[in-house]
This record gives sequence, structure tokens and C-alpha cells, in this order.
Amino acid sequence: MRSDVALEDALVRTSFRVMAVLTRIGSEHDLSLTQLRVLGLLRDRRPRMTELAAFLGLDKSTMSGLVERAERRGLVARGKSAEDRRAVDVFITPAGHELAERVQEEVRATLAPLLDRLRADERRLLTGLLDSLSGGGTADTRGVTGTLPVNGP
Amino acid sequence: MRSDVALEDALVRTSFRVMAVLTRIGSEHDLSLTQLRVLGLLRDRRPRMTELAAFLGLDKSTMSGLVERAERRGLVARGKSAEDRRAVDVFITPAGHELAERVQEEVRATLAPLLDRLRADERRLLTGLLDSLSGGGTADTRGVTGTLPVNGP
DNA sequence: AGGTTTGGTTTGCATTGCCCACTACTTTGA
DNA sequence: TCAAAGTAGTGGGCAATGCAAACCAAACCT
Repeated sequence: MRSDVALEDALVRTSFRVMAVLTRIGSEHDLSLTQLRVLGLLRDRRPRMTELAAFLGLDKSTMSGLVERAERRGLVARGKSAEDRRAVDVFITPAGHELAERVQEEVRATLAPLLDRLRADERRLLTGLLDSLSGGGTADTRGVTGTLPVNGP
Repeated sequence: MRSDVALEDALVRTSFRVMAVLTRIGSEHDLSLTQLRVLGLLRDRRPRMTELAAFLGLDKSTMSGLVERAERRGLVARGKSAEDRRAVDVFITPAGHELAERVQEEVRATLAPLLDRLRADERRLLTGLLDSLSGGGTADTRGVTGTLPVNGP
């Protein structure tokens, strides 16, 4: 059906717009999109490097640098795992948590005028539809707000 | 109210998922997300460097490199503008056009199983909601499929 | 004409992200 | 039990992305 194209288009266009908002707000706080995601993920998790890399669909070595830079800024920290002495787990610091919170608030504020184009019932509807879209599936794409991952790639 | 958070969350999560699809499929064709967008934009436009940069929210200098690499691969080409001898306009080559087409098709195919979680009427509904979301607003975020820009940032 | 603005490129830099090699620890299996 | 194989993380090398600043050339003002 040709309507698939319309939906794909709408989805892609909306996604780019959302990413643009995230990118801009992130950069105002010297955070890349990826760092934003890392921070979001760590808000309710304390994963190992490899887990984190898997969530984000990145190479382990990429994670090293990413975490290293975030650590240097005091946003996250590394701890040695107790049960596996090879493993390192990453967690967010209070400063990082506060920053993540602030960013999320700004994103919400920026998105708000956009969302206000819809009526309250439409918003509820949209939320439901999006949830059933990206709700349960493969977990290679967690949101910034990062809600629990289900399975790896 | 608090449902804003849920919608923001759903929107962001969905966007990340969509971007992951685009990134993956792009990379299978050695195309970055940005190059994908460039190609998409050029499918029905022949802008100048600066216009293109403005659409994408990028610096002119970034565009130079981006276009240069795409040109080296034969996907786009540069032409001298007739009315302004400083200006350079960029257009897509047949090869580039074909690649863009192929990528869009793959994206559609990849998104399809996801979209199939919704019934036909829900899909129509979603399309409409997304369209009114990112339909007319500020144009700093055109989709890959790139439909006409309205105004610069 | 002379000064300013505008369009693009170039250079230099940090970040992202991949691949590959390497170390250190775990797990396995003979 | 102890060597072989596997797994966790790091570091180096490389290319692409993206910004900023310096720059050249053409256009626009008066």
C-alpha cells in the first residue's frame, strides 16, 4: 500500500525533528547525542561497559572513550565489579544525574509547543500508538529517557 | 500534565529506533545519517551549499567536506550558478538518485514489520497525528525523504 | 572607487566510531 | 588441575563529522 510510504515519511521526518531538538539542547550543555543517551540510560541502571555498548549498538572500544570523557567531566564514574574482576560497571554521579534531569526538562519544554498542536485526547492516542510501535521489540534502541532494556541485539 | 512525559518518552524512544534503522541501513551502503539526508534532500531540489547547510542545520564548512566526499563517490555533483558567480549549487547524480531510492525502499521494508503491529486504521491515524506534529513548523529538520522546506532556522 | 557583506573553501581541532591487537581475568574440558 | 579457549575492557590507528576561524572572490552599497 502507498500509505506505508506516507507513514514512513512522517515517522522519519518526525524523528529527525526530535533528534534535532536533542542535538541542540545537548550541545548547549556540551553533550553529544550519544552522551545524552548514556546519561539517560544510566539514570536507572548501573551496567557494565559491554552491556552499555550493546544497549547503544556501539563497539566496546567506543564506549571506553565515551565513558572516559564523561568521567573526566565528573558525570559518570567507573567501579570495579565484585563478582567478575575483569568487569567494570558504570554509574552516574549526582552531577550527571542533575544534568540529565535538566536536559530532559528542557527537551520537554522545547517539545511542548509542538505537542500542543494536538488536543489532549490526540496526545493520549499518539502516546499509545507510539508505545505499541516501539514498545516491546528489539532493544537496540533505548530512548534517552531510557526505560528498561529487554534483550540485546 | 504528567502525560507530557509519557509522550516525550514515546517520541524520543521511537525516534531513536528510527534513527538506528536509518543508521544501520545507511552504513550498509557506506552512507552516514547526514549523507542519507543530503541525498534525500537532493532528490527534488538543487540548492546552493549554504541553503543545504541551513536545511541540515550544519555549518557551511561542514557542507564542503560532506559534498566533497559524496562528489568523489559520484553521488552528487557541483555546478556553478549562473546568476551569482560565487555560488555553487549541488545536485544529485543518477547514481546517487538510484542509491537514495534503494535505501528508502530498504528502510520501508525494515520498518514494515514494526508498523504491522498497528492495524490499518491505526496506521492512518498515526500518520495524520505525526503529520500535524511535524507538518508545517520550522524547517530545520527535513526527513530523508525530504519534502519541501518552508523556512530556514 | 572603497568598504562591507555574502558564498565557499581550507585548515586545525575535538569527538565519534570502527577494527585490531593486547592484557587480565574466567570458564571449560581433558 | 591446569592449559586452552573465551570474555571484559583498554589503547592505537584510521576515517568521517562538525565547529570555528582565517581566507579569497564576487556582489552590493553609497
